Amino acid sequence: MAKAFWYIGRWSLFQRLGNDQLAELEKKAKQRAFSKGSAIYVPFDSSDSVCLLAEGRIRICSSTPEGKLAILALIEPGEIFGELAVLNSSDQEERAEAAIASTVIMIPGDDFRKVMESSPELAIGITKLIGFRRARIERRLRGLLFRSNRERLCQLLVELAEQYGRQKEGGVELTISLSHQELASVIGSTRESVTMLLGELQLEGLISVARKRVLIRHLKRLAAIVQLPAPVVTDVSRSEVNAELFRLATSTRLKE
Amino acid sequence: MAKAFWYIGRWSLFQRLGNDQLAELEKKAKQRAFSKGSAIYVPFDSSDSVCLLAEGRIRICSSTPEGKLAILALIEPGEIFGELAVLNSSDQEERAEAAIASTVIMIPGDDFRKVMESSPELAIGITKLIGFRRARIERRLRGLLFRSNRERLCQLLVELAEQYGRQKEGGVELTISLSHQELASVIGSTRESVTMLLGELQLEGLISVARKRVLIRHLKRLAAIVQLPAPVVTDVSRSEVNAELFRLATSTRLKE
DNA sequence: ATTAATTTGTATGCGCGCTCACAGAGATCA
DNA sequence: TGATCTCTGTGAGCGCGCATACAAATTAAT
Repeated sequence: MAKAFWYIGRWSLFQRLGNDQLAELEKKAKQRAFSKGSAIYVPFDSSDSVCLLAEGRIRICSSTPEGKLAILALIEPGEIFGELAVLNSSDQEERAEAAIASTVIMIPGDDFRKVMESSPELAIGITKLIGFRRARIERRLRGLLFRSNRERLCQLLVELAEQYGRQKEGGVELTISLSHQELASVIGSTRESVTMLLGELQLEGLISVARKRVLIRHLKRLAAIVQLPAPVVTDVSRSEVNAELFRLATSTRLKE
Repeated sequence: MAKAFWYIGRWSLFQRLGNDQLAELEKKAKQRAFSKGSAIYVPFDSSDSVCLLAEGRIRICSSTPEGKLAILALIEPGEIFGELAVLNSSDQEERAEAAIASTVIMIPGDDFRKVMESSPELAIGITKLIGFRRARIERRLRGLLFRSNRERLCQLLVELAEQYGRQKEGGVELTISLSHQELASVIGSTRESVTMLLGELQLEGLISVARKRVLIRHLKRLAAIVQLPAPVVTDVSRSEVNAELFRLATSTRLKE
């Protein structure tokens, strides 16, 4: 209930704005295309723009000096990212890169702040967005502190199910395809360990794995391993709903 | 520069309010005393109050089913905590407990939100606070993902120096006393490992340890280990400044 | 269709860090 | 001052997960 509101609220932030304010934002906003692997922003970047993903997929990550990649978040179409830029406190410490070819709408921080000041709804919306993501990060932090690789992987699968899960006959299908390497980068493990663990979980009948595809057969049992409530999953994933709503909203607007 | 602003901003949030609004808040606020070890709030708690620590020390933590304690943050006098309560989205997932005997000023979320609506400064301040803490948590998450126990401990010491460090002749003294067990709970390790690592760091001349006391002899070298800039430390710690300013502010107000 | 690049599977050794167990040292309170 | 409790130091054993190495299976590119 409260959760669902959040997911929609993310992009509908902009919908609640008046037409004049929207026009103001759109005038300032710049749409840019990024090819696979290219960076949207990097650490110690002074370009303080709030970003909205129109198409593609973005990875928020930071790489260790030894060359390991830590994925902090994945952004799907219709989602906002780089929102900490509105607090001009930022040296952005992280890096955003296009996981696949993507187009991004970028709004300079100054302009965004200006509109925010005249629109309490937007201000509150941003606050909630930041707070929501903070709660999510805290959950991940807790999950990392004292958990084994296996538990971390289970927790990740449950979280992915919540966001990308689609109910099918055989179980919950993840509408996102991630390589073992990417999974490892999210939970701070290695590719080989993930391969092994996925194999084990499959043997135990908890999941089925195909190439870059995961089908969760017993979401409840998986969630129980990490003492989490099993998320509610419908026959269409949150991520898909969000993206579709976003496309509808923007296409009608762009026609005008 | 931007950092310093943040630290003050935390408590001075309330100072920027008009007298009538402050009076409104104070009428609704309730001051409560907590004995050592008692809980201010617990997971799945519906008591959505924003809390301000007047005296003592609070631990934000969550305990694993195996009984291990994970410390997510430490709160000092003059600091706000439980601020996610203002986004009534919350099931609070964490637990706040008094590390020592403490007194807390609690403001019901509804009242807080009401004042926030009529005070953009407060709203912006809270947003920045939440954002600032989110940035801090993200840094910790990065630090946990691919780092050894030793590196995690070094990172923690650097962070503690930033907040609790006081410049002395021999080095930077931490104005907070934490047991090895507590340090371990922050970095997700064990008491024994921390004991060993502190001993090693001492042998290497990086720090000096006494009972519950740490003196950092070479902050820059310590920071270099975890590729962090060495924080600026004066002869009085941020935490002390904050607490003192807070006491001044409240004492004058309470006299009226 | 062939080549190149990416993804996945598997096995071996080894080291970090956890568990368990115990002892001394320092606090705290009667 | 003695008793109890908390904090710190140290060692032995061991298992998880990493590093490394190699090969097969898919996909992408030309």
